[in-house]
Amino acid sequence: MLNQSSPLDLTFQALADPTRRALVERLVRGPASVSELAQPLQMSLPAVMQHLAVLESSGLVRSEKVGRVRTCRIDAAQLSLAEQWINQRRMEWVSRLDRLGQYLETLKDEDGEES
Amino acid sequence: MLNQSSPLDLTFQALADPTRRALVERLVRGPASVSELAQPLQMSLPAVMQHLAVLESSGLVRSEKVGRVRTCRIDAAQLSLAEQWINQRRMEWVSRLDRLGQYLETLKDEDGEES
DNA sequence: GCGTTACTAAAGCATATGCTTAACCAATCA
DNA sequence: TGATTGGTTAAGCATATGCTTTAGTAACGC
Repeated sequence: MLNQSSPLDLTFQALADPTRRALVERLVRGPASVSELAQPLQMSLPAVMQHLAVLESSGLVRSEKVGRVRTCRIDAAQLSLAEQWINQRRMEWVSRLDRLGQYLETLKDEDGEES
Repeated sequence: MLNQSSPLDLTFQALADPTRRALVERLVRGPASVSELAQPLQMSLPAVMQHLAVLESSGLVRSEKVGRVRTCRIDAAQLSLAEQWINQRRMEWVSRLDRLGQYLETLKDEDGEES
């Protein structure tokens, strides 16, 4: 719990909250200001800002302020990072099942030869 | 924070911890007992069990006890669920960029006609 | 300038999380 | 049967998280 979190920690943590996923779902359809993002959500503006801070520190969202409005947009590269980690695990799992299946086939063949 | 978390909440939350991702990385290579899983980790057995409980409540891991040994294995379907959520968002983002690109093309064409 | 808009900063609070240690139980094994 | 192995339960503790309210500040719009 010593705050030395990896990018992957921060990204999955960011995605673990429904409000933050809703923010991401909104932002993939295009950039938006803080108050635009807050408008459909049932919570105070500071709460939304704190969620945005989490998203930003994970790298999923970037933002810049022009005048008094801060415009937020997603960074798809970070989304891919999380997706890739999961995909690689699933691939390993599938390839293990394949090897297991092949092994079982050889057992069956040997069995056939024996009978 | 009222504990009414969706499967997606629980899955991303489970993946947000490096110890739990290490457990998943181990389990995609095949089933293992609790103490096998704990052995390479630098923490007490109860701590590992608590991580396994989080993984299990998210659906990423299932386990069954035979005699006195509990065998854990991953459930790849739950991995896919998380992957799909991210993938869908990335797809939306890409398709928006495509539409934006096409729009900019039409602007360029109109500009060409005007000159 | 003066009010409004858009955001920010700070504090406080309830609950959640990630560990620990100590004690315990139930299946093996000698 | 008595010791060991493999796992479990419970309690306690420090820190993190997800809000809130209150009180700002800075940029418009008139």
